Amino acid sequence: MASTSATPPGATRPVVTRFAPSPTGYLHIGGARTALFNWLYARHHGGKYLLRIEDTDRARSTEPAIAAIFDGLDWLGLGGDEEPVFQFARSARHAAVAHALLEAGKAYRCYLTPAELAARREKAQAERRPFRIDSEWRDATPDQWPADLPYVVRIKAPKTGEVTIADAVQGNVTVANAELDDFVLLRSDGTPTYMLAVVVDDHDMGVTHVIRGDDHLNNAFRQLVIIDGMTTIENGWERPVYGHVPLIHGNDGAKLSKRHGALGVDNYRDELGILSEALFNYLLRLGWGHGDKEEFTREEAVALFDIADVNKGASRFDMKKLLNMNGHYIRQADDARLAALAAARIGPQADLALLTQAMPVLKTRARDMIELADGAAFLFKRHPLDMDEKAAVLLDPEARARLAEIDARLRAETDWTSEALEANLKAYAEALGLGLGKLAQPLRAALTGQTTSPGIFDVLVLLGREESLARIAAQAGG
RNA sequence: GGCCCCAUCGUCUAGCGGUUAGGACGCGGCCCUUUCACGGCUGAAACACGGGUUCGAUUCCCGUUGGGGUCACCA
Repeated sequence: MASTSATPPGATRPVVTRFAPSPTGYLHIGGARTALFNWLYARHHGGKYLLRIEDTDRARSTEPAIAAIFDGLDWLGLGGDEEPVFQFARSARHAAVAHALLEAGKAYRCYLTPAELAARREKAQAERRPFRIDSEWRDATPDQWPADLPYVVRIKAPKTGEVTIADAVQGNVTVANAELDDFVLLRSDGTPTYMLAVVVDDHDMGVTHVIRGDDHLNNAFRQLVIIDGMTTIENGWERPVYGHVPLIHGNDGAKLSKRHGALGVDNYRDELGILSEALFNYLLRLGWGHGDKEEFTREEAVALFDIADVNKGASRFDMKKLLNMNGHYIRQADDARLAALAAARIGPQADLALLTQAMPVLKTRARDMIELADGAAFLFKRHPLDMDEKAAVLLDPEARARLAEIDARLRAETDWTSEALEANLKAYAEALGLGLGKLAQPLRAALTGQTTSPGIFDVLVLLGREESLARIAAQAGG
């Protein structure tokens, strides 16, 4: 059995994970899964799971996006264990770290202009050789610094040797230091870059396990340079354990994006009618599995999840499977809860008590809340009913004549229960020498205006004697 | 293009040297049945390729191919 202590084997500190979205848009499916894995890992080890909003891109970060992210996270039950940290608010500390690095000679002022850099980049590209920033300012002494010119602060990345990361998901990954260049820590306006901010925040928040998307794997090597640089400057700096989880791909195998019609988590709830436990389970099973088990409660997931079991390859998002799983959870869900959810979609005419009562026969017929609400709509129609096309066809003169007879028989029926109603109509069908279907379909049309619905006797009971007879009478003829 | 990563049915996955390669979604058939569903049974469907290592490779190693990610004073 897996360890559940707060300090996993090999680690020296209790587990702290974090989910750190940048609020430039909604909480997307990939982000939600990253949050889920962080949450699960922390819970499994009895550790903490933190939230950080990476809002350093002032132009693209928005309040609505922040709200949408928290909303989506809460809906999935993945809220943080502490108040969220806002990265932008911490820029002074980020800058302080950069200056410490600068003073220690582990970073330098670089006066290369964006234009110059662009020119060099272009030249390298033209000569078809890889471009690597090689700043002549790396070893400049203070007396060589031009006065009053803007500069960025760059880290002094090692030029030789190699680094290996023991990634919890990907295994050992090695990169030659020659591949790393002197990336920017502080922009020319003095603001910190993402690369600096993440490292400083993760350290300050006490993050022990950085579980994030695969697209950050290359960044990890750069971030290590900062961490390693700080270990001799400030106490308590150590490398976190990294776990880079593969991205979720769309149907075409490319990184999921708006192009695939990728939606925010709130859209899965609102527009697609997905239940949060279904999305939770689906996301869990995307890139992770545990034997033949398909269905997991939160508790089971916490107990069984291990970051090391996460697959290394990307997986594709499959709406069909999500829908199937959603249908599954709808069938398991509490009737009153489903009724409330459906009522919100149906409108003011919805009757909560009736919906709840109808739920057992309604919920086996829906894969999402839209279908559920649609399936329940007939309950609240006013007669005379609007007939859909196929239903109208069923109501030919012969059918209407029989409806009149059915109307008479049901009016005489004293026991308005499914069993009695069934016995009654079966007797009539038998007398006519017809299958029950011949009677049931026109009756269904009269009762619901549709050709599909829950069992016809359930419909009769749900609608009640008075409403049923009124609907039948409205279509009866002959 | 450089660097990094990945590779079991169409899709999500189980497998961790010896299995009739298992499950789920989707698809086909059958059963149940008043419709539509649900449910049950069942069928088709995979180890990318080539070399090694080994008594034996889906499993370990190398290469090829294919796919993906990343290469900013964005995050």
